[in-house]
Amino acid sequence: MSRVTINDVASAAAVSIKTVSRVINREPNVRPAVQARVEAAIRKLGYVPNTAARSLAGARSFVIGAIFDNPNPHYIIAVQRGAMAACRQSGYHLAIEELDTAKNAAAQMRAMLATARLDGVILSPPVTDCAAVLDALDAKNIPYVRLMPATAKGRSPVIISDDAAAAAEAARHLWDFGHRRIAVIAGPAGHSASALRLEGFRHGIASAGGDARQVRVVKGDFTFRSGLAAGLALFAEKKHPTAIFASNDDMAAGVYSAAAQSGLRIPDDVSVVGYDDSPVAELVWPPLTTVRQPVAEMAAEAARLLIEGRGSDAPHTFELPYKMIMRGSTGAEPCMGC
Amino acid sequence: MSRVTINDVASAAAVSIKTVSRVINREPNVRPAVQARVEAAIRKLGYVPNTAARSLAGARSFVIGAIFDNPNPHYIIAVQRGAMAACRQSGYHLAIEELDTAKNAAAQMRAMLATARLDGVILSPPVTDCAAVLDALDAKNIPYVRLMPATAKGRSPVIISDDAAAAAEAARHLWDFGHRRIAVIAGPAGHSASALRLEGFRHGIASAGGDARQVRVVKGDFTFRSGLAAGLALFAEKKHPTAIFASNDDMAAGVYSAAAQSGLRIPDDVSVVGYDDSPVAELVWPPLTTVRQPVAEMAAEAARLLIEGRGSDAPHTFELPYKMIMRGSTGAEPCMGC
DNA sequence: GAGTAAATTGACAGCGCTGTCAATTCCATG
DNA sequence: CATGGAATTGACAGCGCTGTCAATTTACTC
Repeated sequence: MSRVTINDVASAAAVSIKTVSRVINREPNVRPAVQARVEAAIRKLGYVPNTAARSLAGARSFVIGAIFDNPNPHYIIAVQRGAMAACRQSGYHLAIEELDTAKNAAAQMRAMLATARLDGVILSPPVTDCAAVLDALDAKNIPYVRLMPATAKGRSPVIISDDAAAAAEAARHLWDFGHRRIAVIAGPAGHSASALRLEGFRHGIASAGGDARQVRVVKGDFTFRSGLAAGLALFAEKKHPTAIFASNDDMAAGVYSAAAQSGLRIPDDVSVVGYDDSPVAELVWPPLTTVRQPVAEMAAEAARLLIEGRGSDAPHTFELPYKMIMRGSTGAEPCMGC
Repeated sequence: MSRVTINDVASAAAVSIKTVSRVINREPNVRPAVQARVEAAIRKLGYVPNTAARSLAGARSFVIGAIFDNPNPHYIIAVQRGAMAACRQSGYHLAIEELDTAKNAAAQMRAMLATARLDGVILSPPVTDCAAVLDALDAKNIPYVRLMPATAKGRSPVIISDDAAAAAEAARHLWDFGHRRIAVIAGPAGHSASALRLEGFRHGIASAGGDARQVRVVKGDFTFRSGLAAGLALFAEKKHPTAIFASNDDMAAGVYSAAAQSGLRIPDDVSVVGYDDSPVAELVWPPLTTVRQPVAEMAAEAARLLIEGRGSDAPHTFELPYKMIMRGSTGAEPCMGC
């Protein structure tokens, strides 16, 4: 495999191995000319540093961890993709770890940390708000970045996307189409996104000139089935809503099913907006208008912070832009003009 | 972190570090008494070998790779879970790599292999049948195990589950419920599982005493939408099928939608069987009767083979049992007895 | 009990790289 | 041109572990 070592590069460039090391690690105090010579040798020989040797000799492990306790494969994969892309660029590796927040998360973290030496850790919801996990990390002095935390935001660098603003935009989108009888299918109380999206939506209605109190709210739990049930209940009313904002795509898919069963067409009779831009959004017909949270990009940013940030411990907040994805499930209010 | 080194263990057990090394690596020629002494010291000190040092000194990297080119997050996660569990037990790590089979897979593999030193690789469909990838691996002499390959099965150890037998069982299940007008929604031609499941199903009907040629086959492509379309087409016929076998759960979910739109109840009017036991199977109502391919277990077995198998290169086939999951979407043929 | 083969154990040299610290070179001044 | 301090560079000692090979102990044989 990697037959070429730092020694080969050093002799090819006529410098000491330490200088090659400096170039590899972007350390200061290398003259541009020398640096160029070394880089040329590296390229010519196809040299790739040996990670094992680097981490044995140095303090870094070149591995960052991503801890999950999320049942949503789509979300996990997105985080992995993003984090992995960032890692790959810097020669790092991503270690995936699963945690069950329900049972003694602290012990699980400790066990994990005892085995794997991690240069940093990415935490996604709901672990991102698990104090025991943060404590364990702090105890071992391992840097971490959290994705979409709801609590203790000052405790670490944090990556967010503005769910509330996105929901508000969804509200205005529906409002502008003329919808006035609007319902929200909220997420479970435990999930911080639920409140953010609901409040954001209400705020959007209000800022568009409507009355947020008029917005009908039905509870769901982020599952297809709860969306179906909510939809069925809503459509059973004589003056059913003409637009529904489901707090996630799975529930929106449930609404599709409810609409079909109730003889309602989307978007002719009802408009539907989801959230997450999960795969189901493109599988249903018509394709679902939804909001995309840049999960992969957020994870990539987190990884970058961990990889580069060694030292700049200043807790900081990074916000990445959400994006409304307009597809075919929203349209003008049916009686517009009647 | 791991302050305890092999030296500490060696002096605690009053042996040389080499003997400790032997115990750690389960090498032969250590007297039971000595081994026990060393193990006690290891436990007492909480010693965890330093992976970087091990791989620098030895030939192993303690990393096995899993290569994906599969759009299905649920499947990927299952493979990861299984492989990771097996890795963890042996102190290995799992490196996840994505590949785009469409564009120069060989080059991608080579790039990947240049960077990461892998002790073995797990290949899942469709990469499992990509000759260029296998060639690249062979060239680097890296052992690999393939999951559910359709071709060149003798080329490496192989892990399979009998899709055809499972589909046959699904057929008999439906047959035994009295169904005689049965349809299959097949998968895309390119996917080897498609043929296996279709042929298996036909065989099951034949072996139950039916006529396989009577089975109506509609083409799908494993997406929800194609299942919906197929279902709609099927239900539009005057004598529509009373039972449908969808080659995967996403298409089965599409059938649910089609049934709702056609005013048909499941399982009263139509029985539906899916395949994969994906999350959607439990999200829909009634829960979907389906077949579970033990993906995680298969991946775990593959990882184990790679971790232990160093040397036993004898290509071998390991078959793991599928399982039919009976849920609420299947029932007696509606006119049974009319 | 000597003699020999086999089993067990340890000494030692690195694996490829980084941290430390000393040596060398460079540069601006005086 | 000498001088001092900063910028560059390199020599060297490991990081913690495994492979090699020689030394030691044990197990058997006659």
